[in-house]
Amino acid sequence: MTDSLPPQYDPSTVEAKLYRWWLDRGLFRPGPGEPYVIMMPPPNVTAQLHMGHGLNLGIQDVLIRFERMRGRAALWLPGTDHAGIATQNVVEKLLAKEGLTRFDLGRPAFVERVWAYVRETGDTILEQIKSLGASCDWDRTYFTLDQGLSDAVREVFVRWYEKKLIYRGKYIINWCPRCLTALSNEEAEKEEVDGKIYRFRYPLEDGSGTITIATTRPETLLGDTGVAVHPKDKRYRKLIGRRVMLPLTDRSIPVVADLAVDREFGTGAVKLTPAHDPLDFEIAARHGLAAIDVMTPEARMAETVPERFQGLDRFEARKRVVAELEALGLVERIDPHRHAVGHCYRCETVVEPRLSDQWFVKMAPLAKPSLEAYESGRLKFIPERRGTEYARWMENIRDWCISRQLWWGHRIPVWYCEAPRCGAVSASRTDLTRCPKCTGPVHQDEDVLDTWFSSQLVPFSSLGWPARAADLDRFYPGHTLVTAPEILFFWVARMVMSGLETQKALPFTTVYLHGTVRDTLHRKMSKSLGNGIDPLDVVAQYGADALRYTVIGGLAVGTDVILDPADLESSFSTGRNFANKLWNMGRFLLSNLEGPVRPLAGKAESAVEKSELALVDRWILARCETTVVEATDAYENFRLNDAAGAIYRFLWNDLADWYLEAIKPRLYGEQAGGDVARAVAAQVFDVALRLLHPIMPFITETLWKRIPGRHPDWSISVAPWPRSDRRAADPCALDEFGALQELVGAVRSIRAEYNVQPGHAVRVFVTEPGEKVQAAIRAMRPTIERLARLSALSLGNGTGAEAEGGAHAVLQDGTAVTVPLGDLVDLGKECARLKAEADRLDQLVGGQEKKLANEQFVSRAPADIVQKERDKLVQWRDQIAVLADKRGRLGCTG
RNA sequence: GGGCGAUUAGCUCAGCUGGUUAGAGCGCUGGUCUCACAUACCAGAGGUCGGGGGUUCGAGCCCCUCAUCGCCCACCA
Repeated sequence: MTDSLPPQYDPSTVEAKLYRWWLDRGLFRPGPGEPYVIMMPPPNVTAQLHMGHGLNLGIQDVLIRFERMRGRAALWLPGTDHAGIATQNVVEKLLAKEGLTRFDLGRPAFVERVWAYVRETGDTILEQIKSLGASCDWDRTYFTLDQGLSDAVREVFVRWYEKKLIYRGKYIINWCPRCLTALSNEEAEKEEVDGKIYRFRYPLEDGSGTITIATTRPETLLGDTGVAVHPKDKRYRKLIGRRVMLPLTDRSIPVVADLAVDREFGTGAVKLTPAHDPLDFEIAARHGLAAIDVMTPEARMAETVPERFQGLDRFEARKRVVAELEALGLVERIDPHRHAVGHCYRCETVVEPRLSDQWFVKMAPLAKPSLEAYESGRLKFIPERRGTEYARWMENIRDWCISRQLWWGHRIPVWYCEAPRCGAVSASRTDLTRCPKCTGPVHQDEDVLDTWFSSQLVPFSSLGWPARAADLDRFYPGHTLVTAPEILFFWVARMVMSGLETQKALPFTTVYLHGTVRDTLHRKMSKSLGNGIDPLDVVAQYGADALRYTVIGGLAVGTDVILDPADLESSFSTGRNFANKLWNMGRFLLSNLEGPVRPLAGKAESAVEKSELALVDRWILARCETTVVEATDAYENFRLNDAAGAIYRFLWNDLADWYLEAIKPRLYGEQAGGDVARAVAAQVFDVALRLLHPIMPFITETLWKRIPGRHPDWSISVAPWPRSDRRAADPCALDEFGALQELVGAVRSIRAEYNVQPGHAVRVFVTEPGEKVQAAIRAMRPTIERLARLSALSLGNGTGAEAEGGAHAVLQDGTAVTVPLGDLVDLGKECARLKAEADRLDQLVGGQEKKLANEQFVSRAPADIVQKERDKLVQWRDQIAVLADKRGRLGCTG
């Protein structure tokens, strides 16, 4: 068996093949049973896999595999998002290389071009996801532009339109002058920038003076249609109702009074540009002031401004306006000013607030039940604090601008009647060719819907809704949603709203928001910064298991994952080494498990009797039980790093370092009980592999399949989850074996201290052993001798040979350990070592005596705590006494 | 401008409701190619738990405050 397994694990020879095998066996399709559903956040169809995906997908796969093994009908549903702006941008960039724009192609040809691109590259991200081992049900893969999902979009749009939840109107929206489309509030990301605040004087029309306004965007001056002041502002009261000349133009504009003006800010006088500022728009509306749009869609100055400004970029125009005002002596002051400015979340261009006709979803009615779901506890967030963010957003919700001036996406299903007398506006589930009211000719709205309008529906649209579908009945509502906090509002909140509105049920009950993958400077990994780590490189170099172990194991709930792109080795070697360790544990065990292995429990004749178990067997079984309980609890509560840690420690520090080493003589027939050891080892290894499988699916499957007695068709991915067995919990075994470990450790330390040759066996005298040490020696003497490399272990009486020059250690319970090393021992050094140890204990004792002498402590602290502290004091004094005795015998001075 | 989180070993992080001598991985030092594994084994060094104050018999953990970093929200032009 060993011959067929090389000493180093090579994931590349295993993972792809194994993944294929899982798929062929249909193991990722939900079986019978109680459903457990996770909707994968659909990656953009043009996306390339990055570490953020790695983290996100890793977590989901752990959860879905865990529940699958627990017998749930686990469905992890994958798909891709058509990603309106992002995809259109990608294809437009490709066109630009050919010197073309989308307008050169025209809409139908451009859309066809995007489809061609998507058909060609759309599967890339899905294939990349597979290389991570993601156990999705690929048979159900969707794309948000699929017919069924498009039907869902229209169904929801028309329903909401009919319910008056969707409306069209002229409002100030966020406009990206590069993407040439409106953006929602969420898509316009506020960023603090260092700008300037300018104070300009506007002369009164009658020449009797000036009024000074403050602005951060001088170029919008050209679109001013008024100046507003607070009605109670004494400085300006007498100016209300009068008119000022708008500099650089020949227009005069009124001074109005409005409560929305903040007297404290700036000069207390606001210039009103209703077409380019939401507040100005509101104020202007109240006072019947016109709005003048002074910019083109590209944010160049439009024909509505004086000719010399026309065509200038807005920032050029800003300089020009300031310069001209300066020349006119109308600039009072320019001060630095830090403020938040909206940026396009796709291209980071500074967003221009702009007045235009757009479609909106009325959010308040949808938000109400969504907030209620959270407040009643039906919807939970992990970590909890994310819930308050969600609630605050719901409470302050604003209407959602859903129209986008793009060509790629779901076209708004609204048709306008062209008959002059009718002019009906009709929303329809099916394409219209004539007006339903007057049968006149119609044309469809030019805009498409925000991508998130369709992705908010995937929890049910991907299951077949609005058609009647068995999947929908079975898998809606789902359970856990795992995503990055960035899209809490974009996506998560809206899924909740649309789910509650259309399905009358929450799409999921728990939202797990994980952290962000960052570099060592805590910067988000991104292409533009060049600080990314390509997960595919990691998979190729270290294996998917290593990648998964790294991101899962280094991840406390809700915290960021910091990785160093310049040093993959330090990040991923732990996972790779762990896989390799497992591989070699497997090689060792499997080569020793040939032939029948006795069952550990059950009615079979050959079943191992409890009385046959050695101390070390009972110990590893107890540790295994502890690990089952810890890991299961951790998985259940999303503490995946705790699960990973508990399993790692069990496998490496307990099973490999101690148990396997301890049973070697039994396996080799040098000691009795080999068949029991094999039975125990097989059992705990099996259990641990199953516990680890959600995190490291490939290596665990590879090894698990090789355990003798497995049917070749069995897969660990659907093996039953290990059950806790209280009978295996054996505190006595844990204590006694713990004493054994301490004893062995003490001898090893002495050996290292004195540079004893590793091959050289030493004698050891143990005097005044504590109960546990005695029990351990009684039960496991040959094992101790082996692990500590002893030629003999004698229970001495504290006199005679063992008292002569040797190296000494004192265990916690006062057991004295003496290793006679003859000439090797440097007496001075030994005395110093013992003294240092005694001094350390003296300090502890000092503190402890003080603590126990404190009346307050003794009377107020719980009795069991006090007793524990007393025990400690006794123990330490004991150790000190033994140390003193040793030092006396060695003739130490000082 | 509001709200929230973080600050523990050189690095990345654990440390659950306050009560063992504060832990892990990597890195570092010393020793080993011991018949599963040098991607390993054994031993070890390294921390006044960001500063200050407080509550308590007892604080890494609770409270206040300061500092630094980060996140979310926000129509003060």
